[in-house]
Amino acid sequence: MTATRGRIDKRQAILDAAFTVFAERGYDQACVREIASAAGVAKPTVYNHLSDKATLFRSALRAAADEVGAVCAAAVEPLRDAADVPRALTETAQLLLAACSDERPRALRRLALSGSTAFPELLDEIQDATSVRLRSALADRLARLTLAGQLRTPDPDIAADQLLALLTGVLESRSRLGSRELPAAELDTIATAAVRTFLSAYGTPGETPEPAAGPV
Amino acid sequence: MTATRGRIDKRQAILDAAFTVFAERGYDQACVREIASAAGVAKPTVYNHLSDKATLFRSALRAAADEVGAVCAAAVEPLRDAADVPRALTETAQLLLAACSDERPRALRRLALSGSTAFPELLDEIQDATSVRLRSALADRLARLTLAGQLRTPDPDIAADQLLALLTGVLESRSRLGSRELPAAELDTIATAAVRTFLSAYGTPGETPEPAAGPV
Amino acid sequence: MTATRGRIDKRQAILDAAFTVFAERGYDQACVREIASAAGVAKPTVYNHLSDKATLFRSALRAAADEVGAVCAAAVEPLRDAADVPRALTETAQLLLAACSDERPRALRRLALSGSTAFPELLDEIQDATSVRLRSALADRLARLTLAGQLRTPDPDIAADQLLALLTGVLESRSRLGSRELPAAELDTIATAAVRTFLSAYGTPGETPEPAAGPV
Amino acid sequence: MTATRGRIDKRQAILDAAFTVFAERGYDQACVREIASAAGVAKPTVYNHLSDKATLFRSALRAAADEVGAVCAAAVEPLRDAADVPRALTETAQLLLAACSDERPRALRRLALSGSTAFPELLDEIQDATSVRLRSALADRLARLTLAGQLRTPDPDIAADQLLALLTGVLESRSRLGSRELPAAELDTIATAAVRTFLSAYGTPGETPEPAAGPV
DNA sequence: TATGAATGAGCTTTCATTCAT
DNA sequence: AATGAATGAAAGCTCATTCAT
Repeated sequence: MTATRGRIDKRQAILDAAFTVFAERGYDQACVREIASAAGVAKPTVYNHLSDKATLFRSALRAAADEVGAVCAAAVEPLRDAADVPRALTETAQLLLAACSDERPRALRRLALSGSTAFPELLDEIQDATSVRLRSALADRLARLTLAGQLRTPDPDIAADQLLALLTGVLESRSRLGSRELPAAELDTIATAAVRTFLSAYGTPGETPEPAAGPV
Repeated sequence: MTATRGRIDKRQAILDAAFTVFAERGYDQACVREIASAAGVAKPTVYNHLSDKATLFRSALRAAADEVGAVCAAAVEPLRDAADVPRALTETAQLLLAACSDERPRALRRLALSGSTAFPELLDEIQDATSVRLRSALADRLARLTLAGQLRTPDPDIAADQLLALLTGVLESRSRLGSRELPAAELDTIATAAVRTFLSAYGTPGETPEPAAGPV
Repeated sequence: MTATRGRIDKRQAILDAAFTVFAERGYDQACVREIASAAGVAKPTVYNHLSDKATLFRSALRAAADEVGAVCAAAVEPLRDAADVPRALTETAQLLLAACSDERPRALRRLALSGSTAFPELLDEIQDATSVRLRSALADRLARLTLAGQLRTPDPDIAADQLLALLTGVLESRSRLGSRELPAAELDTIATAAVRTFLSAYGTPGETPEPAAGPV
Repeated sequence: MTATRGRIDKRQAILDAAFTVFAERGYDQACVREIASAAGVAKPTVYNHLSDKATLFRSALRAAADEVGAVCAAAVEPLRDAADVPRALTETAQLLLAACSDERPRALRRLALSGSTAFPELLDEIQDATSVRLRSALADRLARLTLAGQLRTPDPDIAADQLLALLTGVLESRSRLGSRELPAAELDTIATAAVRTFLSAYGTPGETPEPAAGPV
């Protein structure tokens, strides 16, 4: 049992170290020696657990994608049985922006994208575990709220795409593809603006806000 | 002069070949020999014109960024002195989606992002030449139209960001980070939905559409 | 005793597997893991029984050499107290050619020869157990037959060498160093021709044949 | 021209060094670094000229085989238009034994044999360039001499095989597969005995010797 | 005794880069 | 200016061998 634990621990340590090093250096510049050293094991141990550099890459990214996906999926929970939809939307927006501002998901996107030619199937897997899963969960919530008369999203999939775009798309643009950190205030601005625009399009009449806070 | 032209032509051929090969293989996997061969010159000739592999990469991406930026900037021209704003917005949306669906800008994003750790300043340069330039041009148009009473964008920068996000963000999501081609009809759907949502938030009352085309 | 037998069996299984794998891959390309796997044991078990890869090699080849040597020595038995010398010689010739056409002795030669730089003493040991032993036994028989007036071999050692050369040397030549299988008919041709030539030189007058079967 | 010479010289130097190192260490134990160092070039230069370690091996052995084959073929020249056949045979025998006693052909055989599993086609190529070529040339001479009434070899191919076996086969046996050097006197003994046995079988009546020099 | 796990050493190969022409 | 040839450096991967159970 100790042995098994040791094996599991070591494998996990290798995957963690791999993700860190890959995130720092990129796939090609990352060398297995550095990953092994970061994991505190010898190089062949890495090959014992994960047969290839490519396999190492795929496994590390898959594991990271699962974690990121879980965080993102959790962000739409406030929309479940929400009484105050604008408030719940804002909360979800803030959770998502915070999640996407983290270094891990940004590195994940970067690595998946840059490795997309060498690992064509990996991008899809990661998208499934993160974006698709998130959009699907969000669309479910929007559909429920529409059924409940609290929103008007005739096509919840498009609405979900748009809400996510208003959040992550603007975040990407503002953060210059994630290369600069945004202050919390700016994140809030993005969230507020996204929710306002979203509700302009999909809110029920009573909840639709004016384009700007006050009269221009 | 002929000599100079020959030199210029050769340099341009090298840069073109470099972008192509980098786009196919990524920075590290691309080897100078293949670039030289694609450009029809010998390896040392590449080094004569562009001293480094890194310099070669930077130069090729800068050139591509200028081209992409020009195409994007042209896409907002329909908004200049537009009589029918919804129609002009739709046209701009379609131009932008078409431009972003092309292989070159996608490769440019991928390369800039994956090279962002090794070439930190490059990402910013490219963003300036493409996204920032585009957003700025768009914000200009939105401000003018707001002044003219044809739109209501109290903060044109945010409005521009959101319109772009509704287009490119959704495009990215639907195309799975650009890994699959979208049919023209889906591009039109995205454009239409983006314009509708944008006008819900920022259109003048007479132009604000219903959330969906028909009755809910 | 059961335990001892188990141990012996395991050791034998390892040696057998080792010879097979070495014969297939050569010394260097053969990896201990594959040998262990072919023997049905774990890698460290191999090291428990035979301390080194080199020891493993030597032991496997020695065991094979003993077997091959026994088979070869048995081939000269027809010459013991032979009444019809040509017939006995032919029988011996056929037995030897059959023995040398087998895969095991060929692999043994190949391995001993290729390992001769790394294991200089091994070649001699194997030669002693096979060729030298065979030549010696054959020379003994020839000497006895000469004493009995049935042959004329003033130097039985040379005569033995020549008979063996006429068999195995021609076999090697025809089989291209053992790389191609010879049909049984060709083996018989070789045996017949060898015996005829041998008897031309060393047969008693009554038994000396014409160079060819029929008239020249 | 100097450049071309330099290239040719370097390639030849690499091939020579390769054969030497392969002969010393065997294919697997030989490392490219040592070959490069023996050739006086850097490791990548070896790869520039001969793309693989395998290619390097094949090329080095082919070149050596051509040289060895030429030497062997020259050894049968004394049989061309020979007046004194026994003397010419003896001369050829001595030339062949000397040639086969050299280190190069022995290493060639060893390497070809040990590499026969990894390079199956190579053994045949080498046999063609050496043994087959030699046997063919020898059979030609024997056929001519038989036509001229100076020998009686109804099947010159078999006779050639047997003569070669009486020489190289016995040489191999005596030298323990080439692992020990034979003194010149022993080589002469082998040659004399081989010629005597050969002439017993294939000589014309006037030239057929007694089994041993004198009466027993 | 037998084994899963771990490691130190080493090899082939590739590549960016520089000379010499 | 352009190129064939050469090289220093580095990385992925494998293997024989040893611990700890």
